[in-house]
Amino acid sequence: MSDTKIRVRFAPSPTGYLHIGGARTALFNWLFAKKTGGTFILRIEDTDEARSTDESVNAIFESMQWLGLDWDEGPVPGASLQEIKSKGNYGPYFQMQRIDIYQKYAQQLLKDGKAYHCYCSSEELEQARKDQLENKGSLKYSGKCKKLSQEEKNSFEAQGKKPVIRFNMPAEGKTGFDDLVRGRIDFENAQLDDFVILKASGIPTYNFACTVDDHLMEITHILRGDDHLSNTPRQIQLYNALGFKNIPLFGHLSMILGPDGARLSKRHGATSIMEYRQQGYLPETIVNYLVLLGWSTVDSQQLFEKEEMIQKFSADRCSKAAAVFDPQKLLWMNGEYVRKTPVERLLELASKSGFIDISNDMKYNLMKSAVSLEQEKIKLLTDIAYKTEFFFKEVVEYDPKAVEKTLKTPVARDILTGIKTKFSETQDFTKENLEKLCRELAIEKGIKPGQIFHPVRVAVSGRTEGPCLFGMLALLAKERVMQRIDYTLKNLVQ
RNA sequence: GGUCCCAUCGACUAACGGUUUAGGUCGUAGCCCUCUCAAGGCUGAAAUACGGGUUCGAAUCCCGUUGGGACCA
Repeated sequence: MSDTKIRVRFAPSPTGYLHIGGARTALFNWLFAKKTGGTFILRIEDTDEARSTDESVNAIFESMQWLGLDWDEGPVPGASLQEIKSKGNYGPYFQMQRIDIYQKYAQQLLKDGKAYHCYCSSEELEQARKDQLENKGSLKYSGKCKKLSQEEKNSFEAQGKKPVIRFNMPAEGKTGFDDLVRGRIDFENAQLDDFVILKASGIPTYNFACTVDDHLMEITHILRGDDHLSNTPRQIQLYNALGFKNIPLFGHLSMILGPDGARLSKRHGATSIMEYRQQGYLPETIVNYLVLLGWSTVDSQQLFEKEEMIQKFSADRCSKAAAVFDPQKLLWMNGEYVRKTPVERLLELASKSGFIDISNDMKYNLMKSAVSLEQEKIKLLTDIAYKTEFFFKEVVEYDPKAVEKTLKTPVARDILTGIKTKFSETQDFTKENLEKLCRELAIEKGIKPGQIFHPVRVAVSGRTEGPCLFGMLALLAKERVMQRIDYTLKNLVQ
């Protein structure tokens, strides 16, 4: 294997947004490619005509780009989808652009006696399934149409029936493979039925299109969710029947579940990647959290730089058990990333998502300073607007509870008057000097510094919680601070 | 119903037969730091699903049971 270049793919169906599970699969493939110097391919499996939408294709592009999961081969977004699909070199990555290829291979199987036409109606199949259920058998196709004579076929055709093409599964023996994460897995061929490879419409089914494409795209490793585990022997059988050599190595990743142990779904809250962006998560957080869902290092390292993640990743350290998605840990991790991300980038991301307005230099500079003061308290980018609001507003909104607690006291007037005097007498509005002045006043009044700090904080910000008081005063600057203290003395204290 | 997969604190996981009084992280409880809120530091509670084997020794290997999941749909 070492002399062959590694090629992996992520092959989503565009039947909805890119969700947590899909993103995790994409990430693991991406990591595997990066780590091995291989190629990461994006392929759009849009053969479910009824449910596939262009909107979903765009959502997949957008989500993967946001996460930084760049692909080496595949459709190139940017142009309109129409354009992407019609271009010869990009079209190959949409399965609906490749229908003739699948049909050709289906014909080959037909010719080799490895597939056959089936004229059974869905009603007949439904009935057969019911009977099997009653007889406690497995639900598999009877193989009835395998033995159809040419006259019978002609008669069906004469009735206007369109056949599907079924794969002729060997009845004997086993199909097995060495799973990259689970080890040896074997299936009895007798348990695998003659599944449909080409629908009456001429459109291939998932297993068939996937197998043909993986072969033609020279995929070497397939990392996918373990919901595909039972598809794998079918695909291996197809490889053999089609005469495809170099069957890829398969690795089946465990599922991601919601807190109640059921497969992660809409009712557990946000499942789409873009929702997390809207909620104010950083892409680095999502990537880091996702890699921990089903993979770990020997020392259970939690936080990874991207390069480090690539370097340490390995498929054989993927876990076999399903993982429950934990929003609390995700939130914690976002706080970690917010704290270590440069403020400039925080502002850029928040602004792009429309969480903040930094449309001119003045706003930008003030926001930058404000976010620096608040950075360690920010968990989500969506927190920024509220946390920095009072720096921007002309008129402060005073929290009634805060006013009640710290301003409606017998001493508040005296303290704020004292502070007003001290502040008005100085031109040195640095945080060091401001702190010195506050502490001086405390000594003069014979009270604890905290008794000064709290009313001043509420007077200038309207809140009891917030950043370091002196950094806040310095940033607000003398004029605003004096203004707000005046307002407070006039309207809020006893 | 059949087949396949899985099973360590509430959650993510480590320990790939002996270094284990089962480690780390989130969450949670308490304490410390502190102008508030955070952040940080320290300490605690908290798990090998169950039953049989194999072995001097089992979370780890085997079998069964139970439970969960996936696929057939």
